[in-house]
Amino acid sequence: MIKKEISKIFRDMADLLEVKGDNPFRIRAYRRASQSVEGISSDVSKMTEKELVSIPGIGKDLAGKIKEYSETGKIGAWEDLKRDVPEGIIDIISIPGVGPRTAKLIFDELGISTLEGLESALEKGRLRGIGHIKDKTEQNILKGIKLIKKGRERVSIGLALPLAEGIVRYLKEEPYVDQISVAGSIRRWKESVKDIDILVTSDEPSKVMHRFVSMAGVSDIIAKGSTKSSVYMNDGIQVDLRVVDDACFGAALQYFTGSKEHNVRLRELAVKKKLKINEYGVFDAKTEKFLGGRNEEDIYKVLDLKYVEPELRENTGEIVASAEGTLPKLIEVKDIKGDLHVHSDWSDGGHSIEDIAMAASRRGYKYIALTDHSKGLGIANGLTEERILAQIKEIDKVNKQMNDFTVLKGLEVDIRSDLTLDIRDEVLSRLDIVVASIHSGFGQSKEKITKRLISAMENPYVDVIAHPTGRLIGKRDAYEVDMDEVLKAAKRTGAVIEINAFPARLDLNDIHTKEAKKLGVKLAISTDTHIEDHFDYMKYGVAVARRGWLEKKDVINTKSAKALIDHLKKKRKD
DNA sequence: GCCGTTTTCGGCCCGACTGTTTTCAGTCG
Repeated sequence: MIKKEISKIFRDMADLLEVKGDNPFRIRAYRRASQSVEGISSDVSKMTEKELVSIPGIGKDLAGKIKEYSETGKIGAWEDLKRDVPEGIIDIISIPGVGPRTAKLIFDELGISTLEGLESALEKGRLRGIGHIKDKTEQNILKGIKLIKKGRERVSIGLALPLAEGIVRYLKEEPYVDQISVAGSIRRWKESVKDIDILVTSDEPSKVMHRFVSMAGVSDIIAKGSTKSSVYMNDGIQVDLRVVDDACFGAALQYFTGSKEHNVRLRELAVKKKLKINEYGVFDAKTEKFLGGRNEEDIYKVLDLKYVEPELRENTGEIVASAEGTLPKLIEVKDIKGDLHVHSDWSDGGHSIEDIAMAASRRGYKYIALTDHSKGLGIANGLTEERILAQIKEIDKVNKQMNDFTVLKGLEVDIRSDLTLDIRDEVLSRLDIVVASIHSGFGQSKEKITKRLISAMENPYVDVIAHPTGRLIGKRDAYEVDMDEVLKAAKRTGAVIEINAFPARLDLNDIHTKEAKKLGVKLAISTDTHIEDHFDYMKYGVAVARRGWLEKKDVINTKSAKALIDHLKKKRKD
């Protein structure tokens, strides 16, 4: 993943430049570029200079550095910089509470440039008295190092959201808590988050603060002020709480929802209009007159912008679209009429066909596609051709008992390492819907894996590609796959790409989803349900779709069962 | 280092909390 490497180099360069005391705006430019590069869906190494420069935050100079890395595997300026400032200092800056100034101080005075070196110096008391460092700072740095060693990884939204909702419920129990909302990257539904942000309005902020820092599960209080507090929870996740007045709830919610880049853009627009935006509202820059902020909409309105949904606030084109009135009408959970990736106890699911169908019907769905594994996945009790035919009969029986609900006959067929499917076409042709996916040979080359997916799509009976990159967030990286080529092939063949809503998968991800839409590829949002509760994961899949700018019409399981079947039949004919 | 219906040069978002230098720098989001 060359773009990840380049993105990291730019980020690291920003850190080292900061330690050097370089121009802060130059540093910001590197950070911005790092983010931009990471967000690109196509292969940076294949892009021309002209294409590179069209990326926001990439100018001539940085385009040159990207080219240099693509061609030589190195960036001269980065190598030079590392000679000036040791790379290990990046680890030191990553300690909470230690920034570039402190890191530089420690390096200049003691020559320390590694975490281990810093820890042993601290234990020997060598930092005491250097610059601003006294005993309290010393303790804080030690605490920070321990925290890093514990591994402050990003937490998946599937873990963070329930935790955040729990804290909201706990705070809400008190009458002095008026309005309350989760903010930050959770409200934007990012697939993984670094911390939890919560916003409260109250007439008695100090009481709120006290209740917050004394809740169960708090391991450490980072800061406790009159309007803002931060704590670490036992599992290492940080939670920030802000209390504001009712009159500025909207402004604060907008501000704390971010992203930072989105907000910076808004404030730049505000400056041009002789306005000032902060977490307390929109103000006239000169007279300081309050112009709005009770509702989030106020902020956008005053800038002549249409309201931007939180999931879109990443400074990836949403502000321009908002100004032009071309924002998408984002898909919602209630638009979903059925789930197209569901397992039963015929393979590795936990319920009978009838029970899982009833569960889906209770949730208001009109259909599910039963997509048990095929025989290639022996460990999951995958179905042989004979069992598939038997299952078809069983589904017919269940459908007769159901009211206003259809179980579609489906299969999650295995794409084998040799490009073939493990179930014969004659059997596939008997099914309503065939979902194909890779469960083996993850280590194959990018070319090979890409070919496997494309050849599966070229089979007339394959309708959907499930979890197309195979990643498990925090556990297993995506296999190497040329997603550009896969999406183009999807467009060409009419195959649908799945957004797997399982919180550990979220695969397709948001960036590729946006790319798929641009190419006109249709998507399905499915939960990969194995037990009934997994149906509740649909919201995470819809969130990915919303972050990918999808509308109802882009997603096939917003159709009625009949319209869906008609849509799928078209591919088989073509 | 990027960027331009005010600019190709001169800008580049804004505020809270901590520790400690009694007026503010450093860090964070």
